[in-house]
Amino acid sequence: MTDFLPPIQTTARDDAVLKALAGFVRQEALGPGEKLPTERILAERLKVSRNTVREALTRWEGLGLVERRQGSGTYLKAVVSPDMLHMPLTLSGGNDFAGLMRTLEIRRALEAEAAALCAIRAGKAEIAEIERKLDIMEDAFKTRAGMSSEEDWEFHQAVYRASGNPLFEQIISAMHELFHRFWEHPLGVRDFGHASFPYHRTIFDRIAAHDPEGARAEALKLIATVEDDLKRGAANLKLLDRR
Amino acid sequence: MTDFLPPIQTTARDDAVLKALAGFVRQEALGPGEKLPTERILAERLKVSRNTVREALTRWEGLGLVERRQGSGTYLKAVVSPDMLHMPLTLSGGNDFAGLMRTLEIRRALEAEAAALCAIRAGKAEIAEIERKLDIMEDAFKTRAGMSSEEDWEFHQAVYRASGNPLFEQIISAMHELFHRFWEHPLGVRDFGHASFPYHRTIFDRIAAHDPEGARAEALKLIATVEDDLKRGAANLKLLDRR
DNA sequence: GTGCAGAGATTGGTTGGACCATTGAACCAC
DNA sequence: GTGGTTCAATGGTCCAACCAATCTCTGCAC
Repeated sequence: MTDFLPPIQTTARDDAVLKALAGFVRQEALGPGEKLPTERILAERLKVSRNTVREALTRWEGLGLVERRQGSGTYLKAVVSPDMLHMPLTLSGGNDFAGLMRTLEIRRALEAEAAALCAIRAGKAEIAEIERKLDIMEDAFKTRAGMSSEEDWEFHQAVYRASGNPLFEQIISAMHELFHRFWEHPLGVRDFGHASFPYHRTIFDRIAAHDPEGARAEALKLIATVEDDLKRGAANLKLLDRR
Repeated sequence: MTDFLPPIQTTARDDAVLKALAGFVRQEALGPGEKLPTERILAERLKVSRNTVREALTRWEGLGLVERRQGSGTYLKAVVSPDMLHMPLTLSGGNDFAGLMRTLEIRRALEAEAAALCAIRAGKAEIAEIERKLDIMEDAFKTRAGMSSEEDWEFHQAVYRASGNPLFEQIISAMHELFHRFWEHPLGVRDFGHASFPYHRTIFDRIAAHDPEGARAEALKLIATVEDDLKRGAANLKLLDRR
């Protein structure tokens, strides 16, 4: 019943182009930031129309693998390999308060798990790297009176990387991007993120001590402060709406 | 420093087309399975080239929002709204054992959180629906001697839906799809999933009792059995490789 | 009337060629 | 050096045509 024959693919020019391109990138060992051949050259080499090449590249662009700059060229944005799997997610209505809270629920689950895994798996090098980011962040926090969102984010990314599972970084990064696209200065809360500051070091301490459940608990506390900030911000907005 | 000027957007034909199309879908109240206007008609109405329309539709196709059938037409595959946000994830090398384990780590985090939230938020109607799916699954399990993966999945989906956060279903569904695309009969383990069977009811019991931490604990046990099956399957594969 | 084969229309897929808009580098005047 | 100019390269858009799969409708055989 379920073992139906997959439909034969009589035409799949786009996919063939992408497959060839992925192979090319692999062979040439191209990394992020490097330039791909021009559309015209690709079309000529692959013996397909430039239009077909463009549709294929449009797919990759939509997946965030590639960036096209008119007048300049097409550049890799991420590592690509022939055995990639794609998982496009679309969330409708994410740009309101409820949507933000929903992304935070996901982040809470993943952040806690990543911290726990990190405490289990991080080696000396990874722990040193995390501590470095933490120091930078704390410096920035003191110097710039609390404005350290960039350094804050780098700390978290270091944790995700040390979890040994790149999916954590990918998923949370995507949400982080959404978060910031619509809420540059989140909800008018000036000291947004202040409350979460101390938990960065407590998380690090638990990771360094290889204490997964401790790390998980501290991560949950951190997310709780962010949720709190968000709710306060939402309250602010409601006040503004009433004026 | 951080408040740099964002680059102005001088041209964005594709996006404009997609925006217009999203508006059209909304106005016409089109749902999944329904047919969109022809590419030629869209090109004419929007006063753009058919080529531009195609690039825009290629984007949507890559995002899984739309399906194009040659000779037939273009059909909606999911609900689209003008305020969608896209989050394409790409995992390289996901079709091996390590890749599967990585997706399971994500699923463990999300499954536990979803079960906990479900225990908090599920109303009577949601609980009844989950129990219905559970009964169906248990019936199928007994009748077909353990083959109940489809009904199993529906049970989990009901839990995700009752969590009040559609992101859980979206993310886990995407992973579930990857899981099954490459492992129709996972790793040759015949009774794959048998061990997880009893935990479905224990999860339901904790949800029905509005016991979030209990539900979380049972969900974790369930995922643990799946990981176990996977490891056993990997061991099988290694034996096969050695022959 | 029923059922089916086949012609024709419809629709997405592909091609080739043309032109526009932006970019970046080479060049030049000051 | 600085600042403009020119010019070739490159992605973005457009057009017109044809191919390939699909759908629809007609008309014939029964």
